[in-house]
Amino acid sequence: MKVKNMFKFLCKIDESQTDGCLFQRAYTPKQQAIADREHELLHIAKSIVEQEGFNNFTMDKLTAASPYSKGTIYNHFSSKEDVITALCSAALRHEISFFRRAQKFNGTSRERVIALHVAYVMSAKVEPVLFNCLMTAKTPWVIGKSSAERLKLQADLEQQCSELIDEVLHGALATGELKISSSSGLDCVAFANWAVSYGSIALLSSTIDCHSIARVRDRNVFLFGINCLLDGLNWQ
Amino acid sequence: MKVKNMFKFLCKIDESQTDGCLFQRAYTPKQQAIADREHELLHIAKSIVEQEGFNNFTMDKLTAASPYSKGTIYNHFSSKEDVITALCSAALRHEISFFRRAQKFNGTSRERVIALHVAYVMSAKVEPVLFNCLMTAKTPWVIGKSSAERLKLQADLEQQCSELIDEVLHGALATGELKISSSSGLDCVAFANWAVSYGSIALLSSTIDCHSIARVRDRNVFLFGINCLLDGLNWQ
DNA sequence: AACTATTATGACGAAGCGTCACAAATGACG
DNA sequence: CGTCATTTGTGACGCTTCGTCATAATAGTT
Repeated sequence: MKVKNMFKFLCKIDESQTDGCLFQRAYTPKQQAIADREHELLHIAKSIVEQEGFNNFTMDKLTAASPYSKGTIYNHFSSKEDVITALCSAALRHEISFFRRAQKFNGTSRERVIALHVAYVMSAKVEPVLFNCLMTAKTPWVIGKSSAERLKLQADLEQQCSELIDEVLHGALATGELKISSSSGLDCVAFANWAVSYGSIALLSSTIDCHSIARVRDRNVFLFGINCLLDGLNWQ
Repeated sequence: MKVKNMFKFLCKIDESQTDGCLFQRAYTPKQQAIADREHELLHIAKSIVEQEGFNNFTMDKLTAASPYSKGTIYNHFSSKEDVITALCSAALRHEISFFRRAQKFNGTSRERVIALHVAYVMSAKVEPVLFNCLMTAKTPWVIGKSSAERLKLQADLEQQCSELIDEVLHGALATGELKISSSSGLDCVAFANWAVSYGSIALLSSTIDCHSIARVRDRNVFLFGINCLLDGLNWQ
């Protein structure tokens, strides 16, 4: 099955790219130390969230778990929410690295777009906490308390992401494997694809055990939805 | 256009059913007063969240805005999160009342399922705060701190919801307007539909202005995704 | 009226966020 | 080296919020 191939294909990323570079941002000569510390702090923050959940992440715990003091930490992050946004950027970098791989998948354009979806769901499975960050970081509350520069960075990463996806769609249009009615543009197609994947991941990863979700767990419901959508788009 | 009809059709609910009954739960003879007070408190809670955002909702503010004291409020809700879960139940009731209407829409089964989707997005638009509740209340943090009985109620409401949707799907199967391949059951179809709607609403209502979302705002991208999915399912 | 059972109150302890006056380190320069 | 200036680190502190509990008020019963 082709999905298995995609899986293997996408998994290589974990070998070639270490977790460490997820947080890096700048390479200033002597202030590299600052970037390193930020990286270190985010690593600790991530592990606290992993172990104790999002609610139980506190700046005091981050302080206690790190060799630095509160003031130093607040030199890096303007607030607790700013840490979340920083983790969010890490999540996006993680996601993008998967997307880059998927984009290079050999096969039809339809296979490539499915690879993108698989990459999306995989990045969410590999780093569930980071994906959760991406979901919660879009609330006005987190955005309002995050520093402007970090939000800018976040927007840039999101831009990269959507350009990456648009490229694949444009490729499909070029080869004629996908045809788009004039009324709904390529952006609608992109959005619909995003929505179905995002919705599936969000619903499946929700902790509540409502009947309609529980009954499709452990089934390949994710790919089913994608394929229906692509069929509906007449994607060859 | 048929969607306009659906809109009108679903809107009638706002006249026949007041906001007031959203929170009601029990009708014990003399302790009706308690139910009334809970209703009153939830109303205040909702308006605080509406005005000041989710982050700024505090029990102290709820106390100050209500004629009761902290202890009394904590007799109703085990924690701040329990209030959120209670709002969540109200949101589900709201949603269900829309679904009930949609289910009765006269037309083909495909129109009826689209009416369900429209009902979903409408309930989210009419009560954005309540819908937001539904999204945030599924985090382990909220669930962990909510009272068991309220979680039970929530599960019951979710059950109602999914039964309602299953009914429409069964109807479509009965008339032959929808055919389902044996491998993927009705539950997968239900989930895929849910995912695309949920994903669309969640992404569109996110406050961040990333490019790929901003470019489809004010367009009917919502129905586009639904229709693609239904086409892919070969729904007549 | 007297007594009990239920319900309401708000002061309080614990814990978290973010700040700021001060301490330490770094580095520039004689 | 020693001295001064600038940058960086520290953690105690003030403020807010959560949730509790001893006490006060109320309702109900005899």
